[in-house]
Parts: sequence; C-alpha cells; structure tokens
Amino acid sequence: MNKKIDRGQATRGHLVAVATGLFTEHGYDGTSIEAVLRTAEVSRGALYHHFPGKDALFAAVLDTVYERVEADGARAVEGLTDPVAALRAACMAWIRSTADPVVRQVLLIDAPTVLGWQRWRELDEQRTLGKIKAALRRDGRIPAARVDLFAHVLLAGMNEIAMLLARADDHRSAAAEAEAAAGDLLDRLLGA
Amino acid sequence: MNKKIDRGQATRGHLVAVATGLFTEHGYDGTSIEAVLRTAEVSRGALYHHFPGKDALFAAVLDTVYERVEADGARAVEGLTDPVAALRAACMAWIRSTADPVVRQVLLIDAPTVLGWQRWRELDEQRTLGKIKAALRRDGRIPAARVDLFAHVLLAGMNEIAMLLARADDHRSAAAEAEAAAGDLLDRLLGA
DNA sequence: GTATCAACAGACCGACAGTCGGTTTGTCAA
DNA sequence: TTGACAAACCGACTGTCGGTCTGTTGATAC
Repeated sequence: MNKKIDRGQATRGHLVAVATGLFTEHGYDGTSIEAVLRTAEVSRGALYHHFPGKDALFAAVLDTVYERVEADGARAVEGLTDPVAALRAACMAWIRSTADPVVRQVLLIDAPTVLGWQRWRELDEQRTLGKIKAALRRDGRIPAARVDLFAHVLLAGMNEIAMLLARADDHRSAAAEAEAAAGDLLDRLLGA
Repeated sequence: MNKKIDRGQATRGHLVAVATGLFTEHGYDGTSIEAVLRTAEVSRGALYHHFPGKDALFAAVLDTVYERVEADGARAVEGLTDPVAALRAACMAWIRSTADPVVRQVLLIDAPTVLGWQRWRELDEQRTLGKIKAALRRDGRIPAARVDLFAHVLLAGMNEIAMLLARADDHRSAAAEAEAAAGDLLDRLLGA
C-alpha cells in the first residue's frame, strides 16, 4: 500500500497546486472545475474522489496558503518575549505577506465569501485571533472583558490596511505608510 | 404615458421588495432568479426588462437598504456640531441598525462579495467613509496624512463589531457591550 | 384608426457543479 | 500465482441556474 497512496497524494497535491494558481488568477467564482480539470489534466472522477466539492478544494488551497503566512508570522515573532512587541512584529509580517497575490485573492477576498464569515472567523480564531487575544491579555492594558472584541477589531483593522495596501499603485511607499499606520494604530489602541 | 410608467414602476418596486425578503432569508447565492419570479409572480421577461442581471437587482435592493441606514444615521447626528460627538453618535446608530436582519445579510455579508471589495468601498466612500474622513479631519487629532487609512480602519472596526453583535445569542446585553466597546475604541483612536 | 413603443411573456440556451455506474491497478492473504 | 479487495480513476449524464431571444399586448400619440 505505498505506490497507490503515493499516487493518490501526488494527484491531490497536483490538484491543490493547480487550483491555487487558477483561484489566484481568476478568483473562486471565475475558476470552473472544468478549468481545473483541463489544466491539471485530471479526470472529473479523480477530483471528486479526493474532494467532496469545489469548496473543499478551496479549503485545501486555503490551508496551504494559511500555513505559509503563519510560518512567516512565527519567524517574525521568534525570540520576542514582550507580548506587545511580538504583536507588533506579527502585524508587520502580516502586512508584508500581502505582497503575495495568492494571499490577497485567496485569503483576503475569497475566503470570507466561500467559507462564510462565521467559519472564516473560526479558522482565524484557531490560527491568529487566539494569539492576539493571548497577547492582549498578557499585556493587560485592555480590560479583560473587552479583550475579545478588541482582538477582533485589531484583526479587522489589519486586514483593512492589508486590502488598501493590496490596491495601492506604488506598493513600496504604500507599504511603508501602511506599516507606520499600523504601528500608530497599535500604540493608540493600547494607550501608549 | 402614465398608466404604462406607473405599471412599470410598480412591477419594479414589487420585484425589489420580494428580492429583499429572499436575499435576506437565503442570501444572494441561495436565492435563484427562479425563486424571485415565482414569489413575485412576475415573468422572466419582465424582470430582465427592469434589471440587466441578478447583480443589478441586488444593487437595487442594496440601495434601498443603504438609504434606510443612512437616514437612521442622519437622524442620530441631527443637531450635533462637534465632529467627534457626531461621529460617535453615527457609530452607535450604525451598531444599532444591525439589529435588522436585512442589514446584516444584504449589507454586511453579501454586498462585499457581490460587488467586490473595490466597488463596495467606493460605495461606502460616497455614503459614509467620506463623512468619517471629514469628521476626523475637522477634529484634527489624527495627522492629516493618516486620516484616510484611519477612517478605513474605523469603518472596518465598526463593521466587525456589528458582525460580532449580529452573531451574539443575547442581543440586548451584547448591544450594550458593543456600544461601550465602540466608544472606548473611538476614545483610544483619538487619544482622549 | 393606426403607428409606436414600453412592458411583459415564456421557450430556449450554454455553462456549470455535482453524480453515478463502471474500469483500472496496486496490495496482500492464501 | 492467483484471486479477492479496495483505492484511484474515468467520463457520460443530470439538474439547476443565469441569461437571451423572439414574439405579444395594450396604452399613448398623432
């Protein structure tokens, strides 16, 4: 049971890779299953053997994208002990990671739609929101009862900055401005 | 040319009303044109005579919803001269208006998807973002160069709070908490 | 009366996501 | 070696949906 499993995993991985490209270029709605099948040179049956539906394929793509972003974030935070310093570094890493068009299209634009706001935030809860809340709690400058709400607002604010940055004509200068603004925002929220 | 025009306007209005109900209950994707036609007892030809497509029908629905929300906001701001006081009042009105399921589904959930983030923010720009920016500029506590970005973040933050509130089990207490948090957020952003 | 045109009617079309009965192929026990 | 088994794969087919197209109707203008 090795050649079989390997082949299956290879097909699955190939589909995810191809779908990542198409989803990024044309968006979720603009990418037909047909197009994925043609590009990947895989049959309909094979795709539906590995994924129960189009949204499941998207979820698999999302997973790989999320993991990359998370890894970038983890690297940025490495060695930082102060919760606010870590939070700040993570925010900057997040803003920087939106330079990647995959992150913009898949993570920022399509994910909330395809998954629905609720599931989207649940995913964020597991991945990043939880860490933000922990940092805010450790820091203590936000009243405990308000940590949850402020964490959401902070996340939403960072996403908004990221979206604005993603639309900017001059990415370099916009990125600098975005990072400065994000820092300012954090300072103000935490009452520095 | 009066009976004819009246009849047309009546059909159009009826379609918007029916579509508003269905979009609210089942969302944009979950509402088929078929369903709208059946419920409204209007023919396909009639609908496509008044609207070039499904998204145009949605845009018409969105317009009426937006106008209601805007009217609520205008009423809340009435008589207030201090820009920050007006901003605060408008935020509270906005949070309160999400008690309406139409606002939640059509305005918060579906609109960004159907219109796309860009057009969605352009609409917001005309309707509310412009006013937020004006208020922040008049107040002056946010550096002029950063007003645009902060206005976006403020709007996104309020939307996030609204979404959280919309999902809450106990709406009454959650609303009180949400308004307190929104006030706190404003204070911190403006460095009060 | 008749020409005109907005309003409406509904058969029809192509695209698409998803299904289903079958076929191939690697694995493993006897 | 072989035969049972199951994972992997195949592709014709289906139902639904948004949108189009060729009319028909009835109020209005002349």
